[in-house]
Amino acid sequence: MRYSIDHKSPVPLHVQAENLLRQLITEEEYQNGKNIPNEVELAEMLGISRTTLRMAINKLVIEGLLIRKKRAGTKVAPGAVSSKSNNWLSFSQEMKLRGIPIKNFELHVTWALPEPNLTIFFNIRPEEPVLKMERLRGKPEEPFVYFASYFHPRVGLSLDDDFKRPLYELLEQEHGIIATLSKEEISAIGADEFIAGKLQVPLGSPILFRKRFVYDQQERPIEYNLGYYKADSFIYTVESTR
Amino acid sequence: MRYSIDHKSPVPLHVQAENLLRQLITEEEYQNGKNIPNEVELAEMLGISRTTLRMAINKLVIEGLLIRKKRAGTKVAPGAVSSKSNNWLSFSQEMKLRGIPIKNFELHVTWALPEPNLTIFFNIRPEEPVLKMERLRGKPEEPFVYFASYFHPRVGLSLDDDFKRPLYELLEQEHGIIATLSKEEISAIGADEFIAGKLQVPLGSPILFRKRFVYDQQERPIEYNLGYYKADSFIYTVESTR
DNA sequence: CAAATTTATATGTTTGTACATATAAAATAT
DNA sequence: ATATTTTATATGTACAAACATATAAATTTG
Repeated sequence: MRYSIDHKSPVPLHVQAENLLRQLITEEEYQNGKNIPNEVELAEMLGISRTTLRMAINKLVIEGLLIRKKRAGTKVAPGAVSSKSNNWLSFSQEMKLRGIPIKNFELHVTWALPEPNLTIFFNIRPEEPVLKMERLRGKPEEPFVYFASYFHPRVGLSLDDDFKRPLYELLEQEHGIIATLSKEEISAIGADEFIAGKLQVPLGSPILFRKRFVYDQQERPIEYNLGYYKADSFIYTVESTR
Repeated sequence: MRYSIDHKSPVPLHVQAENLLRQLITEEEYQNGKNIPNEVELAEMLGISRTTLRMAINKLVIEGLLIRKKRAGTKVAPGAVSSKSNNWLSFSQEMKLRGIPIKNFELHVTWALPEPNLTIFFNIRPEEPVLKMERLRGKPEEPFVYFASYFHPRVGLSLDDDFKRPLYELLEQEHGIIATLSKEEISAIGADEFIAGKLQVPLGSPILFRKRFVYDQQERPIEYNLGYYKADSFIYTVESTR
């Protein structure tokens, strides 16, 4: 694998460095606890200053992917790959990582009129239709999650899009939309009739319910997502520092 | 209010600046959307370089407390105060913020022998007792959460401590332990007999279950916390950027 | 008056340089 | 052999100085 930085690219050097680091740390030796090259070396390898490199490393440290220790060097955090970045994996990627094969039970895409709270979040008129995507997914034997997603008209999604591709890849590569910020609300609820039917559980069974508000780089809303997870089928992990 | 930086203090200047900024942005005018002073000015006011100031601002931007815009300046994010720092409020502080008065139904502290998974997390011998704290809390009319906390012997907590004080304040001020990192796992479960009894709900009712692993600055484990929240009594919010 | 252009000003990026500090490892003293 | 001290090496902090870039506001042009 080649690591190189393009000084003529419009992408800031520290961002390029950040991306290279993300790749670098997926390599087996670093996953197994080997220190990554020290800052002075790395900076020289990449042809950037130590300060610029440090901006990149800092970001990964804050995300909890790297751990720095004076004199001991910098290494990949044990059990990385998970943590914060987890939030940003699409469902299928997430499951792949956990070694769970996924079956799609239902995939349904339509145009729908936004409910009141959605018109507020998206800041659109109630008559303006939005694309609604519903999905029922799970293990080969049984579905364990039902999703409903609504996309802002600005995103430019239509029924012609290939919704079998990973969602954030689709948004990024086909529509130039980069999901940057997500706010999520997680709670436990009892299954209502609709959800109980979808997930094939008794009425009132415990369900992990997740609302997800997704924004782009300009903090404009792009997706509103509701996820209903069968109890114990899903554990949400959060890591935070202060 | 005075803003000043002590160049002779062992606390890094960018950390001091960060703290001052946290104070600064609580002021009403900034909460109402007024720009904070521009970087060059601020740096001069504080007597530090722009680079150093920027380290401080960066952190708050990443936390989502500040929003920077070229030419437009830097201002407090609408609806700040919440976000990430939320995770770090103790339960009572959290509820106060939401305007909910809290009643303590039970508070029970004992020494207990650690279960197998706890000996692994704490890295202690099975015979070494740990302090266990149980709490049943909620609204004046009804309890809605049951906590069980276990503390590493290193923390130095004992039955003599005043557990009515906010927990992280107690750890910090009385035992010099600064909780820095927390890893949490959130899932939905059905109430078992014990929990159903505590929270006064039917067996199998939906419960939001949170495991919390808390570490100090050296990433040493200090607390293992289990929280059982009655459905709908609690919403967990997470904000993340990439 | 409205549209296009310029300009001023804020943040954004990058470098080079210097010294501080924690600590693993080596050297030394007990 | 063990305890102590030193040293080398990594990250940590901090500054000054440029130049890049986005954009609100002012200016010019049609």
